[in-house]
Amino acid sequence: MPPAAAEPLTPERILETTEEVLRRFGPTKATVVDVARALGVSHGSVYRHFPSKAALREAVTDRWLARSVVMLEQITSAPAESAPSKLEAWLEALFEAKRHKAGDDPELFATYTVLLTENSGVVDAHLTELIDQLGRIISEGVAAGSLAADDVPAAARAVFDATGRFHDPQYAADWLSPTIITEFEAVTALVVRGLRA
Amino acid sequence: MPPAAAEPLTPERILETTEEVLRRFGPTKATVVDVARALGVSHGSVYRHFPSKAALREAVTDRWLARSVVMLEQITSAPAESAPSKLEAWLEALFEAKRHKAGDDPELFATYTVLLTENSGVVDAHLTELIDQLGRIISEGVAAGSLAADDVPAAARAVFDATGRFHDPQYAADWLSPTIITEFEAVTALVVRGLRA
DNA sequence: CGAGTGACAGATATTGAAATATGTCACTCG
DNA sequence: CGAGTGACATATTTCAATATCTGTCACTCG
Repeated sequence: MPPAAAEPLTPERILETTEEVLRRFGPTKATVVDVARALGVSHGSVYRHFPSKAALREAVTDRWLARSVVMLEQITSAPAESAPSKLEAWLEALFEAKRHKAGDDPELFATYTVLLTENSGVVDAHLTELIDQLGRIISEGVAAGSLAADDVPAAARAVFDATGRFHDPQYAADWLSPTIITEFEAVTALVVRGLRA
Repeated sequence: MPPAAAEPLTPERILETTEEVLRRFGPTKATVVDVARALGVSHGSVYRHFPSKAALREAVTDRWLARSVVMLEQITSAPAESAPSKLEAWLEALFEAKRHKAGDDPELFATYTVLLTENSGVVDAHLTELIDQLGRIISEGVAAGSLAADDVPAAARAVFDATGRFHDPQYAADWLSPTIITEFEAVTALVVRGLRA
C-alpha cells in the first residue's frame, strides 16, 4: 500500500482502501485510523466523506454485493434454451460463485460474512434484487408455458428460500462437504420439478 | 428448588436439575457447581455420573431433542389420507413446534440453540432420525403411487434441506415475521408438488 | 465396600484501569 | 473559500490481576 498519492481524496478511493484494510486486518481489527493511514491522510478527512465508520462499512458491503449481482443479471437477461434450464443455470451460478468465494479465501469470506450480518438492511435490498431476477426467469417460463406459478413473486421467493442452504453464508461450512453438490442437485431438481407446468 | 432430598443421586435427577439450572442461569452462567448446589451435593458427586461438563450438557441436549421427536414419530407412523397430506402435516408440525418453542420462551430457546451448536454430533444424529421419518413417509407415497422418487433417502434429504428456513434455529428470528406462514406454505407446496407422481 | 466429599492444580472467566478508537470541530493553508 | 488537520471528549477495546470453575483423587463414614 503506497503511503499516499497526491490524488484527490474521493469516496471511491476511500472505499477501495477500506476493502484493502479489511482484507488485511479483518473486520474486528480494521479501524478508520488504519484506513486514513493507508491513504496518507488524517482520519478526520475520512469523516468528510462518510458520516461514520458504520456508514463506511455499509458502503463497502453494498459495493461487494453489487459486484456479485452482475454475473447473475447476465444469466437472467440472456436468451436460454428454456426457462427451467435457465433457472437451473442461475441457481448453479449462484451456488458456485458463493462456494468458490468461501472456499478460495475463507478469511476474506468470513470478513464479508461479518459485514453482512452488520448490515442487514443492505443485505435485504440485495436479496430482493436476486429474488426479482428469479421472478423474471419464472415469468418467462410461465409465458412460454414451461413453468406454472399463479403468484410469480411468491414462487420466486419460495425458490430462493428452498435453496437457502446453498447460498446463505451461514451454511458456508457445509459447502466443503464432498456430498454438497449432490444435495444441491437434488434440491434444485425438486424445486424445478415443483415449478414445471 | 428444594435444597436436597435424601433420594439417591441418579443421572436422571442430575439431568433434570441441570435443565433447571440452564433454564434459570442460561448457557454461559450455568456451572457444574450450580447444579451440585441445587442438588444439595458436592460438585465432585456430579462427576461420579458424568465424566465432564461437556458430557453433561450433551446428555441434556440429547434428552431435549429426543422429547421433540415423539410427536413427529406419531404423525409418521399414523395412518393418513395420503402421503402428500401426511408430508405436509409432518412439515407443518415440525415448523409449528419450533416456532412455538422459539416464540413462547425465547430465552430458553436461545439456551438450547447454544447447546445445539455445542453438540453438533448429537444434532446430526437427530437430523438423521428426522430425515429417516421423512423417508418413510415418501416410501409410503411411492408405494401408493401418489409420490415419485427414484432415490428415497436423497429425496427425503432434499425435502429437509429445502424447508430448512422453517426448522433451522438459525432462522428463529424470521419466525416472528407475519408473512412467515405464507412463505412456509409456498415452500411446502412447491416441494410437495415437486415430489408428486 | 463404595457413594459421596472437599482440597487442590490448572483452565477459564470477570473486572476495572490503561490504551486505543470514534466522532467533532475550530482551525490552517494552498 | 474549503479540503484537510489534529487535539479533544466520549466510547470501546485490551490486558493483566483476581476470582471462579473444572476435573482429580486420597479420603471419610454409613
